[in-house]
Amino acid sequence: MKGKIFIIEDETSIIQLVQHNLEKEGFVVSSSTNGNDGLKELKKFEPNLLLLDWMLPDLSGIDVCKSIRRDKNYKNLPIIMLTAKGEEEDKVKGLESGVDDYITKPFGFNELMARIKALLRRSDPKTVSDDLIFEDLKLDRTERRVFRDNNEIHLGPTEFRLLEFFLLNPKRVFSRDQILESVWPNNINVESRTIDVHIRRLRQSINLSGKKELVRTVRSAGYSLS
Amino acid sequence: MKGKIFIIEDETSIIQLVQHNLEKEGFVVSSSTNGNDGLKELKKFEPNLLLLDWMLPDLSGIDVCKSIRRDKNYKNLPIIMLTAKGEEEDKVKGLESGVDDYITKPFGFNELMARIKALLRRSDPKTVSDDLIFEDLKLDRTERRVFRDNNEIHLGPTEFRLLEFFLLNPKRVFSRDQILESVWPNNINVESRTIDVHIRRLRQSINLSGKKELVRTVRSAGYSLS
DNA sequence: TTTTAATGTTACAGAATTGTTACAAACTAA
DNA sequence: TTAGTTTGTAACAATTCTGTAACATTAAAA
Repeated sequence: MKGKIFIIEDETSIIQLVQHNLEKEGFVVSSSTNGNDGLKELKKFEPNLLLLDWMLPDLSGIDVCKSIRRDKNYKNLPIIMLTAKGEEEDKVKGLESGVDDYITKPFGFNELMARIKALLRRSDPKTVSDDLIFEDLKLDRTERRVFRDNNEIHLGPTEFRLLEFFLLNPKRVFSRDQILESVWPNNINVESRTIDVHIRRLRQSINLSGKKELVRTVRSAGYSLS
Repeated sequence: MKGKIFIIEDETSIIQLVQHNLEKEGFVVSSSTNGNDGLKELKKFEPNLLLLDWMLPDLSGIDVCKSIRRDKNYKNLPIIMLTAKGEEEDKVKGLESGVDDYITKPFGFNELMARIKALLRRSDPKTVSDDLIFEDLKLDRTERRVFRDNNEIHLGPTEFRLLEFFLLNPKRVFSRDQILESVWPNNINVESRTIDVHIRRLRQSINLSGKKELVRTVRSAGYSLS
């Protein structure tokens, strides 16, 4: 899953939660906490989808929405409005101003994800893909397959999760602790050296002969994909 | 069941519900939320059938319908009009403008499906086929028969539903929980290992000697058709 | 250079997952 | 009813995966 998502929402706790989870899914995320800044930054960011709060400090979500629709470059930008309970009666106003979908706070992340996918699939099917790609390496999450240079590669469950993790944040260096927390199931205790062994296994699997090394060791810091 | 269906309807919640279910049935679906856009996109999409809301933000459903009938390429496009309660008295107008059938909101999906099938069968019988096909495997839902390479295969009820489920989402990997939820009747409790046994039975039935394995095991994730 | 710390590599036992079989209970059709 | 199917589960077999220890190699520090 790729694509860019912009958030205009004044509660920073919600932004953080949503942003973190969306990034884990592979989206690029940016945000503003008020309407006027949001309108400006949104045009720089060029998102594939907008999450828009109903109540903002300066403008209302509806004002923002109308303003966006006036710009012909954003006539078709999918917009999901975030509403609190009790604001639901005004849905009609929202639909008239050009909102594509609603979600009522508090919402679960899975519900939000489903609506985002549905909208993106409609507006721009290419962005809805669970494929993670880095150079000639491809990981297909729905089919659970991995390819290097179009040759399928078999990975064990842990190697698969490990590679998935690196692909979600390519080039970034992660410490062994970070890798443990993100790749291993919660509340499990394994030696830090165990990671080294899995890295070795992953390297061995994805390194077709003649192809360059993709997993980089950063001495005394950790590993990264590069 | 195959074929393309276009929806013109301003309530996105209805679109999503209908679209999702139609896609599960094998249709390709596209939609617009207003009449003018709908008329344009419809001609690009070339649907086999149109679901048309009675009340739209810009044009009325009747206007849209008349406009479509004026185009000689769409003289015979089957159109089902979606009406809310209370709009029923005007059915005559609709019939005169060229609508083929009506359904009153709120409607159940089964009712809608039945009317769609009936209309398609009338206008273009080829599109009404309940066959699910994957490579040399064919499942005929109306006759409840399964063929591998044109040889009929006998499956028990559970194996049949299991295969049907995989055929609706070929290649995608499903966890045992997802399979349980989708294939077994609601509120039933069976061991997760039971699935493994049914997978084994299904494999045994559809694997003609010399033919390649179609059910893939993805360790620690589930199974898929591939 | 020597020393020290970090990482690479290998092998292996036990853990976890899946495949296979058999069987009793539930269900169906005649 | 009875004979034949189908279903869920348990038990065991086969396979794959995982974590660790032990030793080898490499890079940095002294």
